[in-house]
Amino acid sequence: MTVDQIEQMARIRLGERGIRYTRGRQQVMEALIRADGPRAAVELHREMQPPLPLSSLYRSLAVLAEAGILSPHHGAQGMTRYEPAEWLIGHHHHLVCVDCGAVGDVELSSEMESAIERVAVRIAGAEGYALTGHTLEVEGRCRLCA
Amino acid sequence: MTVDQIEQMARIRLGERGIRYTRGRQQVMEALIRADGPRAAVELHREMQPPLPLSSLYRSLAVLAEAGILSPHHGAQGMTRYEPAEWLIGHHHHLVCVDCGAVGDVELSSEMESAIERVAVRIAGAEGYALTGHTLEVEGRCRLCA
DNA sequence: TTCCTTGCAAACGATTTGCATTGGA
DNA sequence: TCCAATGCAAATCGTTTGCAAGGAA
Repeated sequence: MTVDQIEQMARIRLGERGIRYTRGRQQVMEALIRADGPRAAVELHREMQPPLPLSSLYRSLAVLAEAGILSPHHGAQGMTRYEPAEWLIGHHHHLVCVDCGAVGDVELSSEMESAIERVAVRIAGAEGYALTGHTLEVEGRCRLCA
Repeated sequence: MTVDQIEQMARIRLGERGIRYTRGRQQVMEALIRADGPRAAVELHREMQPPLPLSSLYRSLAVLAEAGILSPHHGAQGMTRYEPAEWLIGHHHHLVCVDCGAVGDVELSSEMESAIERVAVRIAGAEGYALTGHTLEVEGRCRLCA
């Protein structure tokens, strides 16, 4: 799945809802599609060229998340990081550095994935929750922090 | 494991480090031990009788976490919720409501647990991380929000 | 034109910190 | 006694919002 293909699907979804795919939103999407994990507004602001104003960044992230195109992830330093939703980039899990807070995506073999899926179904059922998803958060110290 | 037993272990750990187990810290610990999942400073402040000042609450949480007695969990509304560390209350996973942000603890059978443990080891190893832990975050809508 | 979007600045809410006071070993 | 701990108020920091200006259909 290429960056262009993912953008195209996002563009269609926005169109269906009467929401424009503006230059600013496109910049945000492209940065997040290229990233290897969730990114916070402040991180995007720091890495984007030219840097979008923070308020616009936050608004774009909110609009795209509201439309189901981005998924939020609450992490280190109380920052909310976003990444393209799973229907765009596929189901995956997270590898988090307990020291620096970096978050990376990880995909599992289908056997491992279905083992985890079974556990999630069992847990949600036992507590009367309507299951919407699951993520295995693996914590460790990254090479740089170790 | 009773509340008193857990408190006793926490008290010892603090003593080893020359940190006092004051009334305020005791109130925080007892509230968190009795809770069925992580709680944020604001939530504790609202539910404690009498309510500790927020600044003291935040300081107690920071001290206890620094000593390895509490573990932080970054969640909904950008709040950091804390719960007693796993060496005090046992290893477990989280069931999170995607609507209201409520977080509950869940324990797994040892077969399910070891299946997940294997996956975590595999993931960390593949990325060169020094594994420190893992949590399966199961997301859904709770009975109230459904 | 008409409504959506953007940018700046002010407002917010969670969390942190300076400083003088209190309290426990 | 003496330093850790506390409480209040002010400061931070990520994030949200009011409002006037800009842009696309």
